[in-house]
Amino acid sequence: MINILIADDHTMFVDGMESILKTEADLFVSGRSYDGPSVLVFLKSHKVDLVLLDVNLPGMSGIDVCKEINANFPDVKVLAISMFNEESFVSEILNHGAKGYILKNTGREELLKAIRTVAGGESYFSKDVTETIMKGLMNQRKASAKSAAFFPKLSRREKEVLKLIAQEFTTQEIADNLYISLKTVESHRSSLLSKLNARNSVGLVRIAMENHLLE
Amino acid sequence: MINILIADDHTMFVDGMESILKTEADLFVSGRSYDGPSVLVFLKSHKVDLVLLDVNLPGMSGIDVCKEINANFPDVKVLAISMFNEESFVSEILNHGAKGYILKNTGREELLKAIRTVAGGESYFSKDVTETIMKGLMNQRKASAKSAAFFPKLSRREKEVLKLIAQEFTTQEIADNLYISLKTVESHRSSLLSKLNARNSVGLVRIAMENHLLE
DNA sequence: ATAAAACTTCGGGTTTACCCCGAAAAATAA
DNA sequence: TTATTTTTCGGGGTAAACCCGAAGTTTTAT
Repeated sequence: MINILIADDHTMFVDGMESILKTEADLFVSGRSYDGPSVLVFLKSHKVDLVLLDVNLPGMSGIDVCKEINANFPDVKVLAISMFNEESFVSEILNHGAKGYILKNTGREELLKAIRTVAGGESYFSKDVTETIMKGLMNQRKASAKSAAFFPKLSRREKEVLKLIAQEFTTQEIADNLYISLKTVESHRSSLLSKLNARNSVGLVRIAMENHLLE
Repeated sequence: MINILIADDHTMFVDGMESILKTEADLFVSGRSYDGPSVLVFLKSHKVDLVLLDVNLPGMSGIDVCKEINANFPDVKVLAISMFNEESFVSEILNHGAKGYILKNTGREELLKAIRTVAGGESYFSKDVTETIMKGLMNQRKASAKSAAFFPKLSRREKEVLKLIAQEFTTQEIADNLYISLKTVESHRSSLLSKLNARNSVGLVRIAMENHLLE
């Protein structure tokens, strides 16, 4: 018997999925959650084998929920479900402990197969998702072979200044924020322009975003 | 007996909805479509009272499908279903003949009520949707500023200028490239700053990248 | 058809970013 | 310890970005 918690804010969707699972003898829907925090609350007091987790939950993102589940309930498997076959979504939630990822346009049979596979300890990805991951890996290698080797390392201060530039602060505002002189900030920006081979702040931010240097 | 056609590309969702409707004696699911054109094909050869139409269909948008249904099969009622409570979606599809609009986070009972109401010739909107419409009607002016803050539509010239800004070109270089005055480019940038609610070009590029507005 | 809104096009004037120069104390690496 | 990088700051200047306003055109709505 596999105890399942469905975490999705779309009631109609949850209703439908539950009526699919109800016909299976080895599957039992032990609860439903409509937001992130209540998932964690539910897990504290119920025995759950697998969480069907919507990636796009209100209040708390599915990624954060997944992270929390893995930290506090390592035995609970997570099967991520999403509307979107987005590379960023897929790779991010997989890096936070999800064992499978399927799309909402997945058919009944594949859904059941995915649930049983993940509950059994293995991973499951639908065909489309696999393709997306492959593309992501290819691009990653291409990007790392291309830029990571040539990417200069930035000092602590430079990173601080860069982040503030990306947040649209003026030089004076950055100076005030870091308690340093306007001229010092300009010096850091100048170093950044040189290191990142950019012509202006726009280039700095573009390069920073392309290399996930912010956040 | 109400004959229903479900038009949604999310198989799992359709499966679920069908199993909900199957339990009702007066409702009969006479078909399912996974894209816009097949809806129209199906209607030619089957008697359908109501179409449960996903607004976001692949290939042909739900709005266009709705328009075609009303033109060719005026007796067929349309109940629009969507993930998003977006004012633009709601008002647009209602202006093209849909008799009701509900969200995918609607519960089982409300779904059944909506189907029977629309099939009976009346209109039905879920509570959230009604609020959205009211807000839209109340602030007709602020509606543009509101949706503009979320996802503003940029003019052809503005997009051109934005792309060149993101490529680190100076205003003069952009002017030369587009064969317009430096002052005109600055005017476009100013419009962009206002529309995207940014303080400077760095913000423009950050927002553009976050929304995949470039390339 | 006519009014309203948006788009494209500019100019004048102010603020900010960027550049080149130089330099010294502090932290880090060799 | 010595050498290198980092962090700090200034003076002075140019080019670019940004703000305020405005007119003609096009598009949209009534």
